[in-house]
Amino acid sequence: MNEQVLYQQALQILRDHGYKLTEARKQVLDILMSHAEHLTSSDILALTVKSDANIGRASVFRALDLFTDLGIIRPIYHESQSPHYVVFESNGHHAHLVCRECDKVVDLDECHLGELLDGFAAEHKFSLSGHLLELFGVCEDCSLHK
Amino acid sequence: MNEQVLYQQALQILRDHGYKLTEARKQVLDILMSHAEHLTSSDILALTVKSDANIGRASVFRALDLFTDLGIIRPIYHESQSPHYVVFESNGHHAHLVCRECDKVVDLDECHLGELLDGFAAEHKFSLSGHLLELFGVCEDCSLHK
DNA sequence: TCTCTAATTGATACTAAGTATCAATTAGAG
DNA sequence: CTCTAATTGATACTTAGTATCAATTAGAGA
Repeated sequence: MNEQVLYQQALQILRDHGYKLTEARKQVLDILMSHAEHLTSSDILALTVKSDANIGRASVFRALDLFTDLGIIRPIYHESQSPHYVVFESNGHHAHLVCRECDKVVDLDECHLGELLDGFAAEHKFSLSGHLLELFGVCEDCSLHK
Repeated sequence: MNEQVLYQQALQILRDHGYKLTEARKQVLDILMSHAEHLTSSDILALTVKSDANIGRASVFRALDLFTDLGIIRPIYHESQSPHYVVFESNGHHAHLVCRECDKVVDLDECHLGELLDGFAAEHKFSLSGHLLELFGVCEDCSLHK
């Protein structure tokens, strides 16, 4: 999914919920969406320091919290205790593979689980808006080295 | 899955990896597996204080880190920034529904995704050992109140 | 059963992520 | 352009998480 489209969609979600499109929020969003790897709060903070408009540390945390609440991103555990943030696709989905050995993460473009998961949610009378799927295993590189 | 079976399996995983079955580790495991809700580190710490053998705070964190490394549990971020720990089923799987409105979590007994996920992993040459599936949406109660 | 030792612990000190506060700033509606 | 509720950044504070180290202990082996 094109990151610019995702960025615009996220801005729209903010507008739709009555939030202002502040420089801080736009910058944090931009950073989140222009990096393939899943960043931590401190990663993001370090990257804001390098930009024109210096964003306060508290604002980074506030933006991340807001985007999490709105379902734009999701904090996940990965290697360290500080959460890494994954960006949901436009359909609210995100899926990736995590190697238990080397901690490599491979995002999946498409997991084709939509209809199946709708069914599960319906059984419990949930109206589904998204999902996060983490697959754990051993990657090829690590399998070869054992 | 019977919690006693899971507990014994977890102990076996520890033995298999050469770890000692200390009181601290056993107690943290027991607490994790005897609670339906997903506990945070501070929840667990509070519960250890109530038991006969008082476990040090550092030991709780160490046990949680070890169990996470070994794939017995998985930290998830939910409501607060402090992770909640979910216990994997014996097949390495865990699935639950999260309501975006009230934050209620409903664990799913079985998601029937085994073979499908094996296929995804194989495409990327991962040998799959488990998965975590989070479904986000709005629960029945919250739907009715809107 | 006992010995022994590497593993592990608990308490303490420390770090840093995360949060609260508040005067200053600003996005954007009108 | 005005205005104001929203938001900010800086600062202070909290607390989860981590490092350190002497003391303790799980369990292998005799």
